[in-house]
Amino acid sequence: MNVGRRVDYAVRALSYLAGQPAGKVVSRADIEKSQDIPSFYLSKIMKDLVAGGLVQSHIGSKGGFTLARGASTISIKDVYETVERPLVLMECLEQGINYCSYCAVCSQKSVWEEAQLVLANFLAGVSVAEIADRQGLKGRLLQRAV
Amino acid sequence: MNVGRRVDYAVRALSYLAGQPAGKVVSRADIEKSQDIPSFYLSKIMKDLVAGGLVQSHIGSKGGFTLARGASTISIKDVYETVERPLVLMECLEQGINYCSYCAVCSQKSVWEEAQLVLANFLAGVSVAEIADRQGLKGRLLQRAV
DNA sequence: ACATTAAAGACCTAAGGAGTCTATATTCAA
DNA sequence: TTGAATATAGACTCCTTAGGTCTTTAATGT
Repeated sequence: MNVGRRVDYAVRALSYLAGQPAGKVVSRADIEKSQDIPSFYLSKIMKDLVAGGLVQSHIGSKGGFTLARGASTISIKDVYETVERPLVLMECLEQGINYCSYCAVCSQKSVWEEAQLVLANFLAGVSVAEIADRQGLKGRLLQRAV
Repeated sequence: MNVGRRVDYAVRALSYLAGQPAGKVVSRADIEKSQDIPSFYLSKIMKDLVAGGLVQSHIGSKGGFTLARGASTISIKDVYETVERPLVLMECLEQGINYCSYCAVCSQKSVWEEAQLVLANFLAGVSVAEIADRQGLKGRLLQRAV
């Protein structure tokens, strides 16, 4: 029942991109340094973000990444579902009878269904733009140290 | 980000107990059969529920379990936290700087904090009594088959 | 032509979920 | 008093996943 580092890293990366001047292409190495994300791991996450249509990639020298959509149109729910999987609180809600044969007569199923809805609605209402950040975590940390 | 079978089984067991006549002691074997829960696994879950003060155990012949509190005072959040662990959406919310050194300057932390609150509040508002069930899953399934 | 970049995917390790089994201690009831 | 029925406790296995690392390949700007 908890959100792992993949999502954390993805949000960091996206919010960093969102904080850049329009059209600025940012390399993976840049993101990785400013947000302190394990480099090869970030590489896999960016791949997912590209595949999910949240980020646009630019191969080759001077290549890197830009947001594929406006930061205010990318919700945290989008991010979660892009790098992880559909937001599902209990497997039976997704797999139905394949997960639990008592699905049809289960009296707690609706509870999780509603809880899931409540959570999903909340996360759908928060956008990357609201977390956007020009400096990155490391930058903020340095500035604070001054 | 999903709730596992431990919680499912615990809710089933508790709601079955809640559906019994007052004072009725129910054996593990009984719960296990009516709710179709792997027996040895249920044994571990009941231990947690007893340790957590949700259930009272009665050792010895004709022993078994009863609810330790009124079913309407046991929330799904209680159940979750009893058999699993504190309801925490992201580790940093619990472990702080031990989990992520950028905790102090993190711009997404508050998002997860609020999301967690929303979810916890919802689950705290649903009680076992509302799911209570005299027949158990298997019973309902049989009745439906008629 | 070359340095720089993303893309793709193999690989590893540790931890946790789910489930099973075997003691041991307690208690009712015949 | 004995024995069957019960919970308690904890070891054990198996499998999946999270998190992280590395290597190779393909594309592209200078």
